[in-house]
Formats: sequence, C-alpha cells, structure tokens
Amino acid sequence: MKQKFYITTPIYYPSGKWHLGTCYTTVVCDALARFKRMQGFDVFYLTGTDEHGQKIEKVAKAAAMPTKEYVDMQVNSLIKIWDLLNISYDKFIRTTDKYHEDAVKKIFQKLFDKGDIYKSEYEGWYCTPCEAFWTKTQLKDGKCPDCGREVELTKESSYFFRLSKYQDRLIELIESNPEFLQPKSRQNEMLNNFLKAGLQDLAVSRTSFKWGIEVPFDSEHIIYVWIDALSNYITALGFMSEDDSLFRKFWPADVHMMGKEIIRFHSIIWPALLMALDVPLPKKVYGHGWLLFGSDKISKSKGNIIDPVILSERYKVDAVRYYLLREVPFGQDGAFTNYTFLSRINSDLCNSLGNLLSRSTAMVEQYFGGVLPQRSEDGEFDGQLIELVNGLFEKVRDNMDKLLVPEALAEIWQVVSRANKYIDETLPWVLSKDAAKRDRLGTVLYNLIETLRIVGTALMPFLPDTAQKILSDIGIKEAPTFEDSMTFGKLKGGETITKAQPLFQRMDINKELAEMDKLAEQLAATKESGKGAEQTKVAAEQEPKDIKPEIAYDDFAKMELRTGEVLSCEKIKRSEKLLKLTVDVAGEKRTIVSGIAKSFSPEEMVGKQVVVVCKLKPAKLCGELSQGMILCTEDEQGNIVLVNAEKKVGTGSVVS
RNA sequence: CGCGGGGUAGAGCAGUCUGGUAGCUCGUCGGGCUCAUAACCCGGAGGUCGUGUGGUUCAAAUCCCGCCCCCGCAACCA
Repeated sequence: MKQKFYITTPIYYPSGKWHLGTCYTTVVCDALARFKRMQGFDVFYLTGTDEHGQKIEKVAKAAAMPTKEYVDMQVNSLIKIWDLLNISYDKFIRTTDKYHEDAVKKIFQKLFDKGDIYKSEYEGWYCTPCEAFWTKTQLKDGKCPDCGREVELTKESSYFFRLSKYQDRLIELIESNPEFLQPKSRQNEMLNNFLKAGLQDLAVSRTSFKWGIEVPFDSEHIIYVWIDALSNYITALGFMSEDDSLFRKFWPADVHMMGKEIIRFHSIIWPALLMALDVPLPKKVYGHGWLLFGSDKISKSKGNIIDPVILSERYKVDAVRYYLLREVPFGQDGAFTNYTFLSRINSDLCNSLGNLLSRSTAMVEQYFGGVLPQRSEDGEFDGQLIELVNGLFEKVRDNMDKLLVPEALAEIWQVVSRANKYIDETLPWVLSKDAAKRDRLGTVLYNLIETLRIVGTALMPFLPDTAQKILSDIGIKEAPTFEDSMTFGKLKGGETITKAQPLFQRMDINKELAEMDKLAEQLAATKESGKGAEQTKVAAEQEPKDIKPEIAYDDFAKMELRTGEVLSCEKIKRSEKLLKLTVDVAGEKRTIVSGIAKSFSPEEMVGKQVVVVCKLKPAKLCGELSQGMILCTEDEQGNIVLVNAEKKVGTGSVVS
C-alpha cells in the first residue's frame, strides 16, 4: 500500500494585498508535496483562506463591497497567484464553504455537549472606536494598544473552551515528543511562556461582529477564529460530514507548515481542541522564519518589489520559486532585496545551471549532429562525477525529510558545479580535434547529458517548468520516475539533442536594479493615488516590519531638512490624495506635491509651517513636478499629521 | 533579574553540543580556457571569531564568568 503524506499551509487571511511573504509557505509546501509524490507517496496538499472575522467585515465595508463579494475577489486573486506559481495543491478550503461551516457547528456542538465548552462572561477593557476587547495584560499604560485611547471595563457574554484542562497533556506532548514542534527553539518558548505559566480558558465566541459562523444553539454568538480556522485541517478532509473517507485516509497531518508567529495556536490551542475531540494529533508543527523586506543597502534601491505576479512575469515563475526555496535559511529569517534576488538568478540559474545545459547541448549538436553518443570509453575524472551524481537523490531526500529545503537545493547545485568543472577537466573541444579520441569525446558528452537528466529530474519538485525544459532539451519526453533518477547510466544514447535556448536570461544587475527602482516608483505612485485610506492602512499593517540597516551619521547628514512656510495650496484634479503646495524655504519658492489631501484641505494648509526634505531628487506626480517632500506621520486611524517644530521658527531653519 | 535566539572576511551564513590547521556562497583581484548566456575552471587578498590583554587548559570561535549590542515572543502579521 502506498504511504500517505498530508501537508498543509495555514489558511490565509484575505484582508490586504497578497505579497511574496504569503507565497513563501505555499511554495515550500509545494516543493515538499511534489517531492513526496515523486517518491510514490499518496499526497494530500491543503491550502486555503480564513475569511471570517471583524477585520474582514470592516475592510469590505471600507471598500464599499458586500463582505462575501469582497472575499470572493480576494480569494480569486490568490488562486490566480497559486496557478501562476504552479502550486500543486489538492484542495483549497475556504472557511465560507458550506461543508466547513456545517462541520464547525458540529464540532462546536460536540465540545459543548461534552462540557469542554461552557458559557460565561468575558471581562475585558473595551475600546469603543476600535470595537475591540483587550485583556489587562494587553493594555499599554492602561490604554488601548491599538489607538492609545481610554478603554472601559466591560463584560461580554462568551463561550469558553476549557483550554486549562489540557495544560498537563500539552506539556507532556511537547516535552516527550520533540518531533512535534519544530524548530526546537520554539519548544522552550511555548513551555516557558505559556504552558508552564498556566493556560486560561479560551473565549471561542464573539458577539461584536456578525461575519462568521453562528453558534448552532445561540444565534447571538459567532464562533471565533480558533475553532473556525484551525479546524479547517480536518473539515477539509470531510471530518464530521457524510463522507469522511479522506479524513480516515489522510489524518493525522504529517506536517502543518506555518510562519513562526502562529505556532502558538498550532502547538497549544489546536492540539487541545483535537484532544477534546478525541482525534489524533498532527505529527509535526513547523514554524519557519520570515522573509523580511528591508531596504537595499548595496544598490541604494528605493523599494523592493514584493508583488509575486510582477516578479513572476518579469523574471519567470521559477526564478521566484527558486529564490523563495533557496534564500531563506529554514527556521530563520531571510531578507528579500532586489539585489539578492537578481544575484541569485544570475549566478545560480543563468551561470551555473543554464550555462551547463547550454554548453553541453551545444557540443552534442556540434560534434555529434545532435544525436547523443553512447558511453564507450571511460576516463579520468568520470568516477568523481558519477559518484556525486549517484549520491544526489539520497542527499536531497535526507534534507527534504528534515524540511531543509535550501540545503536540498544546494546539493543539486553541487552536482551542477561539479559538471561544469568536469568540462574543464576533460576539455571536449580538444578531444574533438583528434579523430582517435572520438569515443572518449562521446563518453564525456554522454556523462554530461546524463548528469543533466538527473539534475533535471531532481529539480522537478522545486522548479517544475525549468526541469521540464531541461528534460525535453535532452530528448526526454516522458516524465521520469523516482527510480530512474537514482542511478547514473539510464540514458541509452541516440536521443535527439538540440542546443538549448537559455533557461534564464542573464541580466546586467545595475541596469536591472535601476529598472526595478522605476517600477517600484510607479507602483508607489498608483498606490498613492488609488485606494482609500482604510484599505491602504490594513495592507500596510499586514506587511512585516521593515528592518532597516543601521546608517552612519554621515548618511543622515546628507539629508537637508529645513522648515518652510506654505504660501499657497491647491488640489490636483486628477488625484484624490495629492495637494500641490508652494512652499517658501529660505526665500526659495518650491513646488511640492504631497499625498495629504485626505486629511487636509488646501485652505487650511496655507500659512502652516512644515518640515521639507530639500535635496530630494524631483519627481513627477500626476504631471506635476515635486521639488521636495513634506514630513508627515500618521495616527492610528490613518489620518495624516504634519511633523513640525515645537515653536514657530524662521523659514529655512535647518532641522538636524 | 519575563522567556528565547544571535554577534565569525565587504555581504549572507556554517563551524560551538563532542576544545586541536577558521570553512561555504556571493562580491573583489590575478591567472587559465574558448564548448557555453562576457558564462566556465584555478589561485590570491581579506577574519586578533562582539567585548574583558577575565577564568579553566599544553591548547578556546568552541567550556566557565562578567559586560555591551541586535533580534524575536508575551492570545489571529506567511
């Protein structure tokens, strides 16, 4: 019987714009799923969306759309991204799917009947503008951690899950089963911070919003995210439905993959829920690190492009997949920059891999008319190459089994490098000039093409398009099996080979970085003039923290900041957000275009003192040339607030 | 004293458990080659391993102690 393998991504929250980070987990899971399938496992790969909750309700309202329409739109765009990225998921679950909602109700009912859910009161501090409850520990200086305003002690009726009851079993689970929660560093974090500190029962319903699944016996209450979202991993398999054959076949999950920020829910709440339901626990919960989007030190780039669609269309899907799979050390954070992205494409995909394919196939075409010769005369250097190639699959498998995806890829590139070196050692172009060395030449080329076959096969789970192209370039039509790939020497000879077109186009990095800068500027400009403040704010919140590198004082000193006085101000017709200001800075009149129209009328700006960034390269916004920038910040509601000197000072005063 | 991770060449990382020649990728410099996408191959330069001229030891990046700095977590950010 085939062994099964069930792997899941988290379900994603469709409240903002999708970006590269969203793709990371999904691409990693895809490579793992494809690799397992290739080994003959019966694989079920689940991904999906978590669509309920107050925030979705709000965002949809801000976008002036019915809630369901809004999530449909978001989900469609996500599915398009998955199609583009060649994600081979077996099922896409939406928490708004009827079967999921039904199963969640049954789960809730079952836990209630069992006594693991009870009704009580949720005492918390309520922030009226934010419509949010906070616990005492969440408050910042006794005020709302979101907006900083006063909160009032309020009671809300709520259903509670007896999480505390499972505390000891959870501690036992993590302590006695080190495989369950990975990487290991998270185990102590969970144990010390939460489990041993004592678990409190968990509020699992809300009355403050409507967009969700109703508690089956109490329509006032909506089932909160814990039970609604986490249970997707079993409802997707038909748990508590008429047909639960998939559940019986695939559960428990082999891996729940996720970003490190949500391992707490998956290693504490989720197992506890399963314990309460008498369902076996998943085998592994893995919290990977983040892809951070910092500014680009080396290129002084203005912005990193993190839109997966734009990147895939410009540089090919497999370039994006490769970057995600290779660059982020698993279990740690990795930083995305335009520069590291382009470098990876050039050095690994073009120079090493692409060039190997290109030079190898070119020689078969040139020296043997495009027909692969047979292996007939072994020689020096062959042994080392063949040994490395023969060991490749085992190494890749070992790494993949440990979820070490970048390491698995590194092993493949070891072989690619060795093959490039083999060409230099064997000097085929010298052999080609001596008729007596024809058999040896044929063998060298055979060895290269055979190496490419195995490399191409090994790449299938990671870079499906590229692997396919490599294999078809060397005359292989049928998809190879895992078995075939294990051993060197399966090619028969006689295959038709033509000089391959480049797999990836090599780029001039500096030029390309400049292009990316332009692109980033255009994107920023459309964002500026486009959507409403609320949506932009939500999208911004979704993005991970910007980790900026430290700068020297000198770098700071390069900026010239001066105070200025607004002499006149008018709206720019073509834009919702832009105002055109004329500002006096030390007697010099500058035109500055600023995206503050949502918060300021032109009239109220006149006469105000502002801080101006002077030496900024002028930029055209909506056809108007802007010579500088006005410093602003934003409050919690997304209102723009001007940054200013404490007292009125003379115009043109330097800010430092 | 909340818990945890980290500080190693210009950049990103391995090595630390089990002390013994500090390694990998990218970049940089020099050489080789001409099959190939100015790619490929070889070699060099560059590190007092955060710090204390701290302790243990024949020997410390590694073990112990003190200090400094960065980062993550603390009830839904992939």
